[in-house]
Amino acid sequence: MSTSSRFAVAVHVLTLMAWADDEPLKSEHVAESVNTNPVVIRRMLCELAESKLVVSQTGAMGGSKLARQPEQITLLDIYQAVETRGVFSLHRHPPNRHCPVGVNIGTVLNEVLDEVDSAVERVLANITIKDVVSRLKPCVSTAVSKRKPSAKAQVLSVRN
Amino acid sequence: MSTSSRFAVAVHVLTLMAWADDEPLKSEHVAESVNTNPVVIRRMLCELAESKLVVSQTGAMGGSKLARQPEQITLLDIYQAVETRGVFSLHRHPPNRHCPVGVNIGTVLNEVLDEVDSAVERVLANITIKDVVSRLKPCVSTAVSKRKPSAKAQVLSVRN
DNA sequence: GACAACTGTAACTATATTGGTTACAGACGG
DNA sequence: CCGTCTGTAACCAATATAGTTACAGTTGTC
Repeated sequence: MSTSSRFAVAVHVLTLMAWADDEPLKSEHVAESVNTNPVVIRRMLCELAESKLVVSQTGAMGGSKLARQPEQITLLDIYQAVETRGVFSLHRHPPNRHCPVGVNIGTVLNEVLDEVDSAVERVLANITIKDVVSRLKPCVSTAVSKRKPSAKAQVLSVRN
Repeated sequence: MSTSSRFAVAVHVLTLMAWADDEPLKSEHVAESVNTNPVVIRRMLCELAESKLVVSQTGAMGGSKLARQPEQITLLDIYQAVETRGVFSLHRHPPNRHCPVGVNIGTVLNEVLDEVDSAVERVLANITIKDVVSRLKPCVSTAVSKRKPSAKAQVLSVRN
């Protein structure tokens, strides 16, 4: 298949922003959490901004934050923002039009692939960023329960 | 995402064999219908043979045919035979373990991706190669209704 | 047994997509 | 104005799939 990590990274990024609770995050800090280059993050933030999922501020003290409340952003929104193609692709080159199977297999396959895509979308539409944060917290609360710094301070003090 | 066409090609190949009705097909003829190189087909046939979906015969008058009846081969069987990874991947490099989000996002994402994979598999498990052939026939019957050569003859006389 | 027709498979190249990096123009706050 | 950010172009690296050539081995047929 050769899937990309774009969806996983995008969910990670938006989860960080939900965690930071309206405080704009710098691409450099996000990149440290994701463990990649700030430009990779900024590229993705541009796509997410085009889909109206985040808003960014240039200049000093700038950064990016969620454009809506975490409960109003579904994983389907994110999926559609960063993944261009469906789950599967058809043939690289069109099949032989002179073969009774080749000439029509594309039509049947497209129907099947649409069913698959719909199933994926139904799952993703039912999970919000708020849900992801909720499912994250049980793990985190035990991990950081000794001292109790604010969530925001945790995110902003990330270091490798 | 960067999906591959492996699944589409594999379905095409097995559909050809169901269409040919137990007559062994040569990789060269299959390649003509799929519009690719015979070696690409033979590579895929090896994978399908390992998964016990086809059987091949070397030597003169050899070829490949289905190992089971078309109604006993689901698209899930094919998917699992040719697609190694799931629909999505996690981060290329593991996230920052010192970030409260980074350290646990993988766990949550894996749960989500498992849900997605399950949904895909449920769809594919309910479609057989026989179903694909059935959905193909209405299109074909109109396309070749002038003369009525046998289905087998059609497949075996494919030319570009 | 010789031969022609096949598959199986190695080795290589081509192509495409994603991810990583450097560099820099432009926006913005103080 | 100056330091701190984003936006973006341009390039390279890494990976996966597809395509190609070549050839060893198997099998039916004469």
